[in-house]
Amino acid sequence: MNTHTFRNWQSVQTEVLRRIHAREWKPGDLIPNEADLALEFGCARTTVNRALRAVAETGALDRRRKAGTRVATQPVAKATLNIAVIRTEIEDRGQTYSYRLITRHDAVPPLAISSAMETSASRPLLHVGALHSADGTPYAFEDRWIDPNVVPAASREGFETVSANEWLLKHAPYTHGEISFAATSATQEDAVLLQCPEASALFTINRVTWDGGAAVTKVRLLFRLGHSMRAVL
Amino acid sequence: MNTHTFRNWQSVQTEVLRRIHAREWKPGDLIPNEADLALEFGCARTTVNRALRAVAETGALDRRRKAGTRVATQPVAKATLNIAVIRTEIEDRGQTYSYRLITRHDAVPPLAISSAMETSASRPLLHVGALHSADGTPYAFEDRWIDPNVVPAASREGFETVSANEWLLKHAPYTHGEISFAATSATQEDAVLLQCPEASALFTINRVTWDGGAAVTKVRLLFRLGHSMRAVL
DNA sequence: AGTGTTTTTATGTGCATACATATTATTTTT
DNA sequence: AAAAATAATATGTATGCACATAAAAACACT
Repeated sequence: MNTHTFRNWQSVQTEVLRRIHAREWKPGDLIPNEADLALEFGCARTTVNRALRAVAETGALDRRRKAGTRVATQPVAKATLNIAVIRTEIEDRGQTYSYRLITRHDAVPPLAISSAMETSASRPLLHVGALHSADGTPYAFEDRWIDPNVVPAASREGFETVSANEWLLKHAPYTHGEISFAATSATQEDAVLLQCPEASALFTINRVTWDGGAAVTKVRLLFRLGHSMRAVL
Repeated sequence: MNTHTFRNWQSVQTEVLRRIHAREWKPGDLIPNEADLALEFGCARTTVNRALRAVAETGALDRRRKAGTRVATQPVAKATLNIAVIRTEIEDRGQTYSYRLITRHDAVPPLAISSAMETSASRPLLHVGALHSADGTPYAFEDRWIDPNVVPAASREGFETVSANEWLLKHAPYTHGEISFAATSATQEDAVLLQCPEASALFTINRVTWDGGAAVTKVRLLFRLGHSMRAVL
């Protein structure tokens, strides 16, 4: 019998994870309710609740009102990716960051862009292309469309010294967004910019950010050959 | 003056996000302390704490004891990826899942594998190769190494009908792991298996999972051309 | 049997209070 | 002036209690 009491929610969490891990509570099992666990652990129900909520957030437990708490059968691994500004991403690795604006002009976007941003197909948007380098080597190419109606200040910004990647974070707040990761083949143009062989496999991020109902910007980031994103589980 | 009171932590969270978004609290600003906010919002400090903790988890606020809470200067976007079992990933999209074991044998792994798994360079591990398909079309190739010392049951499992991807989740718990995403070029072998042109850009996941101090398994997943992972911000 | 209503129950949350803890600011001591 | 001890303060968390809410289970009624 366990005479030890669990005073804080972290220790309760540890014990819960241990039981799941040790298969004392098997996948699919209904675990005791909060009140019972509180009694067993010698702490308040609030404390058990805090611990179970934390474990549920990691995906190891499924909780539903009245139905109770059960061990997840398909423990979906959740990886949290931190997507930083490219400059800090490079600088944090101790490399020297440099930036070069390639193109900046107003243009009617391709249909794929205007439909993703839900803008009129005929209205021009601000198009910015720029290269981010680490220690002088091309690191990522940024291909971005900005809606000047949503971010009027962007029309007055040249993006010659500060990247849109960074400028927007400071000047254009967003409420939500979507991001997707894929592998794409380098076009001839991409290859020249990133100084890599044509048809190289490039890690690609596509992101659209929204401010309420209007799209702020859509960006496609092409990373140099060999780039990878890491996360812990 | 705001006469409205905020009864629950979600509404407090919404208001806090609104203020950050509306630049009433600018990046870097120190925001009022919990007690003052509780007074202003007409709720308990506990409620404000819950809301601020939630916002801090998204990265929009930085909190430190005694130092107070301030608006993050570099709001690092955090995207949470749900990495499910491949079978459910396919079935959730309404497609038919099929699985085919390609190879399964014990072998001394390449140095890259044994060093990543921190196993002896000369000790054989279980090597499994398998193909996951959606509606009969190749979807992902799984190239996996399993340490039989850590998962003895794996040696007795044929992986002919159930993938290691799925079997391990059920039979081999892990405490933590690392995952990385990259783009790789399809080798001739990859191209044959995934029925794609050679040198295609393939989305790749590398994952190592640990049970305490010992590596359970290391897997490389090659996804078919065009595959992408999505997340919301 | 089928349908709608009520009860029951486990989780979800709010609150007042108390104390813990990290960190800064201040004071005292060397 | 530098170092060490001390106080002050904002967040972090534990607790008992109350009530809210979702959903299952039981029940009533047709």
